[in-house]
Amino acid sequence: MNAQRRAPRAARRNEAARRAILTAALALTAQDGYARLTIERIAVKAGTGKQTIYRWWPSKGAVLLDALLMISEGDGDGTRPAELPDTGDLEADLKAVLHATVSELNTPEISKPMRALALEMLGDDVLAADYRQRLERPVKEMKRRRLRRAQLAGHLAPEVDLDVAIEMIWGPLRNRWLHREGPLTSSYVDTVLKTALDGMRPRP
Amino acid sequence: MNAQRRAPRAARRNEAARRAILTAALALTAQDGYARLTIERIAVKAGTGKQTIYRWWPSKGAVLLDALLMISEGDGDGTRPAELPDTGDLEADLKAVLHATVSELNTPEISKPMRALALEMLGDDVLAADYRQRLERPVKEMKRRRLRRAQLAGHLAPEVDLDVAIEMIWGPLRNRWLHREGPLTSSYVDTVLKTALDGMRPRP
Amino acid sequence: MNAQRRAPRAARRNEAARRAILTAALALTAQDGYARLTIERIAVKAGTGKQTIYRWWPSKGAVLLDALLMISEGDGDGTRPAELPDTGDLEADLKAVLHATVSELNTPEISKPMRALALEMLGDDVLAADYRQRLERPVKEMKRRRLRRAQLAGHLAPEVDLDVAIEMIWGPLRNRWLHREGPLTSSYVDTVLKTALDGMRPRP
Amino acid sequence: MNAQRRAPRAARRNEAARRAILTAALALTAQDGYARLTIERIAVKAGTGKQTIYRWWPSKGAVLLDALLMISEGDGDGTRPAELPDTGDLEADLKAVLHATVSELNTPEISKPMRALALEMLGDDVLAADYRQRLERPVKEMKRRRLRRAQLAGHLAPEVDLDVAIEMIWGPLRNRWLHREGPLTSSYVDTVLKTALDGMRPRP
DNA sequence: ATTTAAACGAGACGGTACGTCACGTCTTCTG
DNA sequence: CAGAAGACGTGACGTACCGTCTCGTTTAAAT
Repeated sequence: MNAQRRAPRAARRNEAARRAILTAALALTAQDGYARLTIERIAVKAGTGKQTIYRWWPSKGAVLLDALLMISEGDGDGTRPAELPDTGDLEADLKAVLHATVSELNTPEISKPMRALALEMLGDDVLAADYRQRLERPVKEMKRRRLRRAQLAGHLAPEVDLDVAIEMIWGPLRNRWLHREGPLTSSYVDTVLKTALDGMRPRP
Repeated sequence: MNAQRRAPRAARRNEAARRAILTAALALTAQDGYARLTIERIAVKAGTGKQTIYRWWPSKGAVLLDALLMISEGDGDGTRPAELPDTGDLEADLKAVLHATVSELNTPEISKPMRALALEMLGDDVLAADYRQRLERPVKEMKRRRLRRAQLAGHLAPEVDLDVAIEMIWGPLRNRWLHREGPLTSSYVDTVLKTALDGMRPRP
Repeated sequence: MNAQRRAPRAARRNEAARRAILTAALALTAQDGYARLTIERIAVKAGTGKQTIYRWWPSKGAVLLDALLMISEGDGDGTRPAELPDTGDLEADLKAVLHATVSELNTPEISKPMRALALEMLGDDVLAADYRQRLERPVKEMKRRRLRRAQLAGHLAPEVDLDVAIEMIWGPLRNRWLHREGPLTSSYVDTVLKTALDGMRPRP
Repeated sequence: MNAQRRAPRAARRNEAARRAILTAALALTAQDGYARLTIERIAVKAGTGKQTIYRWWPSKGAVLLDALLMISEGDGDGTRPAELPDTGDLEADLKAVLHATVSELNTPEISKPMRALALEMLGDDVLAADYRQRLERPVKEMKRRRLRRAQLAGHLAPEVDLDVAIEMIWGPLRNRWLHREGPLTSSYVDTVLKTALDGMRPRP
């Protein structure tokens, strides 16, 4: 199948070196900040040659993307959660999800490389597309499915555009985090969530 | 203010060199992209020495910030518009403002250096603070004043947090632009605006 | 001799690969010059793995040495001529030999790899010793035998040091060639030969 | 004058850095051998940036050439000896000169970088031409003048080609040194000199 | 109307990192 | 099981810019 077609080159890949590189990239970003992250430093820290990095990744940003994927796949049992919670109470469910995200974004080991990746994507369309494909899209579809169910259950007005709804609910949090426009607190996301949902409830 | 602190030294400052540098920075960013913008290239293009740039600006980003200020001050008669339109129809007024912004963000000569500046600010807090002080704050207060008037006129629910409202109305546009998540169209901002305002109208 | 030392391993040696490597080395040296000759390019051109080269030769220079031996053994019937001509006329005989050498040195396919080998030997004593053993020594002894016979026949003064004589006759040609100090012509070697022999004839 | 026309660029040159680079190149060549001489090592040892070397020299070989010129100009009072000795006894004079050269070539600090330069010249025609212009030519003309005077004084046959004579006298020494074909001793050059001169004396 | 001190253009300098090349070794798969 | 294929750690390459530092040379102020 198609995995086999790709195999000839990737088969030879040294998995230990791959993990060492991703781990080193995360550690250096967390330690010294992204500005001081260098291919050479990653290589030294990982105990590999620079060429091994250039062979498999087109840029620092691509390394970070893989590193973050490694983290998220390492969570739990190796599979990604497939659905947002659905207890029937939309606001409570989203609150729980948002609080978890707030907590994650307040964790420097995750937040720092994520911001670095976001920064890099702003200037690298290929990387951004890759990110959307591999990390953002599945998450977004999960969100869309949850909102669709709410819509069918009559908790959201039928005319609401779900993509806009997602932007309204999650966008402010991302902005605050990315642009450091204020502290990331549970009460902030609660306010945003309430305001957003209020605008999308079915009209009587 | 900033200008006053360094006024004694600035007395000798060569205004022609200053403009040449800002113009060169904009031109190079528009031409080759921000990634290829360097102090040396700005200096060569502007026909100045590197030291003249280092003397007056702490970083590339600061040059861009001044360059964008130069553009925005060059508009009209040299003074910034102090207020958003207020015809009494909030949605119509905001629609007009948002359409103007969409048009501006679809102009590469403005959009490219602006995105570059946004990128630079993500990694440079001093620059970000300076930006907020000099460009963002006055604009945000303008928005806040307009929404406050709408609230007093009973077009917005009194309990709405105006900062959250601003985020709801302008945030999605900024996100779409900054992260290139989709085309910037009038209809998109119209949809966002309608959804946002629906959630903030006074309850009967 | 050398072959006997490594015979045990050589039993398995792939002769086709050996010839492909030597031929590739010569071709690449003639084409692109010695400076651009690398083990990797030889391997690619020869269609072998790099390891096959490293297994059998200690250096690029050693490959070239074998390649030149392959050429010289390929001449005629596979055996090397054992003696310089001896018609009784020393000057005429040497002239013939020197003219043949001049012609060979004006042939780029031979001259370029030979110069490369000479260059490599300057910085590699082991290679130089190997070269002297396998290529230079037999040739030099041939020359010495011819001059010895001339001495016995009374065409050279008995007190002449034959090694010095060889240096006087063949040295200038080698220098001119190796250091590109001038064109390699028959008349040049004729002049050198005449001057040298004049100094070595028996005194009356 | 013309020195001033060239001056604009060279005037700014940092003489201390130049000397540090040449000294470092000599020291490293003497210590570790030419094979381990690297632009990066020269820069580190000299305490300069690599670019300072690349700015002023096109290659390692060119650095060595300047380094050797620095040595030879450093001898005595800063001027190069203009003539070989001429006591009227050609053989004695040349013997003295050759013995001095033998002594020099047995000094590793001089001999090692000189051999390295010779090696480099074999593969770099521009460098070789520069070498001939700046080091070899003046020396060769000195030799030619001495032999010419000997010819006029009747110590050399009038029909002798002086360039060939130079090659006969000095060539064997250079060869032995360059190709390490034997020990460099006074008696060797004496033998060569005697043989060569014997062939060039006026015929009765 | 001179002086004089700064800002200026030019660009050399010590550095850091880049992305590439080739080295010589090691590993995997294939004929 | 030798050999092709090529990944790997290593180290040097030559280049691009960094930010600092002289150099003369304007140039505008305070004499």
